[in-house]
Amino acid sequence: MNFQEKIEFAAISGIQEIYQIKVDSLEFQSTRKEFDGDITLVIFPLLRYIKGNPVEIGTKIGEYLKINFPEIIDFNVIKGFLNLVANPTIFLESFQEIYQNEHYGILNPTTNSKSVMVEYSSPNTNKPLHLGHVRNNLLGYSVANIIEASGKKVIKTQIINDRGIHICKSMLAWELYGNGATPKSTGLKGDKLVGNYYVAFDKVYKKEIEQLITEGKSEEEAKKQAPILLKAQEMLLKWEAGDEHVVALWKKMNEWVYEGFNATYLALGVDFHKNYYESQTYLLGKEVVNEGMEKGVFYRKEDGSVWIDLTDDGLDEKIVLRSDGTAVYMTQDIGTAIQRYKEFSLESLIYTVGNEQDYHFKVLFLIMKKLGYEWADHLYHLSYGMVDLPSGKMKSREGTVVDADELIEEMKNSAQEISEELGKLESYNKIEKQNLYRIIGLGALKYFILKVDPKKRILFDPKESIDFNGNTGPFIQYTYARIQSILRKADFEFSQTVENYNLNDKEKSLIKQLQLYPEVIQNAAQNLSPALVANYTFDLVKEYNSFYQSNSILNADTLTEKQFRTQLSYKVGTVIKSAFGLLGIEVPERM
RNA sequence: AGCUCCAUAGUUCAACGGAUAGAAUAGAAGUUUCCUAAACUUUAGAUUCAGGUUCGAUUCCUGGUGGAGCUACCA
Repeated sequence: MNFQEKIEFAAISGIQEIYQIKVDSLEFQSTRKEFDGDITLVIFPLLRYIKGNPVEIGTKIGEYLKINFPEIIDFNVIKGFLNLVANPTIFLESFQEIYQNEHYGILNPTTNSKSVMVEYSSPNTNKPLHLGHVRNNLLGYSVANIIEASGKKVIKTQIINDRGIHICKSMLAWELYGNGATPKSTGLKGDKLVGNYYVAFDKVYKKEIEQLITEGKSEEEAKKQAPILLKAQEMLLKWEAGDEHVVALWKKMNEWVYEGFNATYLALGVDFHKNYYESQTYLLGKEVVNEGMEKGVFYRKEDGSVWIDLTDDGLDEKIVLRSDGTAVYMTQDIGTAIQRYKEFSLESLIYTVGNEQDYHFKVLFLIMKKLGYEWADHLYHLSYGMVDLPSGKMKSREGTVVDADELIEEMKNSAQEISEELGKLESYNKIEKQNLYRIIGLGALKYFILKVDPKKRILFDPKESIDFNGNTGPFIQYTYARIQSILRKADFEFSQTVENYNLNDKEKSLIKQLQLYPEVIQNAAQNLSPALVANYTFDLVKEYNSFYQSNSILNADTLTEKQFRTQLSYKVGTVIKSAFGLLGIEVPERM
């Protein structure tokens, strides 16, 4: 039991003894800094069980606890808030427990437990990854880490959208205008090369539309009749028919893209246990639709297309099979979900996909439920906000995107500039320096994105560079580096248990902050929110820096002080490292 | 048009229905013979509007305003 649980337990016992009532939940909060005390009991909710004046009740409880429970040495009541002052010894005990736990805050999965599958990234293979994908990847990867740390088995996966009209557009433009260009011949990253032809396609397409409009067609007609689009559609049909030439081209260009993606994933530090490919899953789900029709979940319209009517659930009608019998996005997602539950023993399945698809997933989950899959209740859409530019939405076709690779490079360069200006790295060789710039640059980028609640949209202004001071990744990394510096210099044994130590306020606050870590992880796992971990770490570091500023550690007066403060620093360091690990951010030994 | 989401200091972010709404940055003023000043300390500055529920509302409900997204036989 940590100190908080001890106090809460005492308070609950006390109230039951005084009033002879059973209270299952009380409202506690940590006492605000401006008041005396460690834990605060809010009296108001108790008024439901106990009639009377909140202040009188609070005082009565406080007096009883002070007399009967050694954990509580004092109290005060302000309005309806009972502030309890804890016995200092339980802080020290609490810290000893934390200090000795090597994997503090991290739980191991119970054997034979089911897995949580986290899907993220899931790119189209016709263009490079941009900042929006970066947010997706960082979120998915971090949420997977956090869920794992909360004591679950995790399977990371992505479904690669490797087929469809989009890739045909790139393929067609490459055939028409590529002159046989390859990543090797151009020196371009494969995904960049393929992306260029996607843009090239769009340029021609737009021109053709304009031309058709001047010839008197409506915009809608023009969009459907542009020759280059018709060719792309023809190519898709050939692909579906297994045309040798088209399939070979498709394979070749996809390979280029995969190489490019893998380089970006490596740079970002994300990975997957299993990849699914849409080309292998797009036919899934059709049989399920037929079964569903027998059950009366779906119905067929006159033209042969199959629909589900969700108007009773406040939604629309949704198509699940085209009139020509082919599958749509929804059909495929139905099939893939079933396949995943067949393949793995899953406790839940989390889709990391932008909030523009909120509706799609609402419908998907509802369909699964209507089809009678009992696991439909354990499907979650980790819906995150768009990353917008000041000019609006990022659009690959129009070139208004922040490219992932370029952004990562820029971040490293900024880190280098700042580091060189500060000039603290004489002892590092070139390779060590480059690695450090990478750690810091990526740390700044990842923290910038992950500290924001996933649900909220992020406004990214390319003209304003991402900060390295204040509430940032490098700020936290810097604190870690300072702690490591202290540990390197500590020339005494500090690992033995310190007893009879008189904690000062800063030390006490730090212990309180450390103590929160396990519940922060559980909370973040529950809410699928790395932001909670990021904000916690920032608070911890702020607390530590304040402590560091006003307390000598290695130059403290007594050996006991030195030992305790070094232990405290060490543990803060390990928690920083652990928490940042959950965010996928590395920490440097010096900076 | 309908549906969904969002609105907090100049800016970027916090706040299980709880105390005087916290940080960071930009602004003002300080701290380095002492463990790394990418740090610390002090200071000024905000809940879109109108109602309602509640002992108590940034948080829940209704309405208005402003912004984003979705409403494809695309994925």
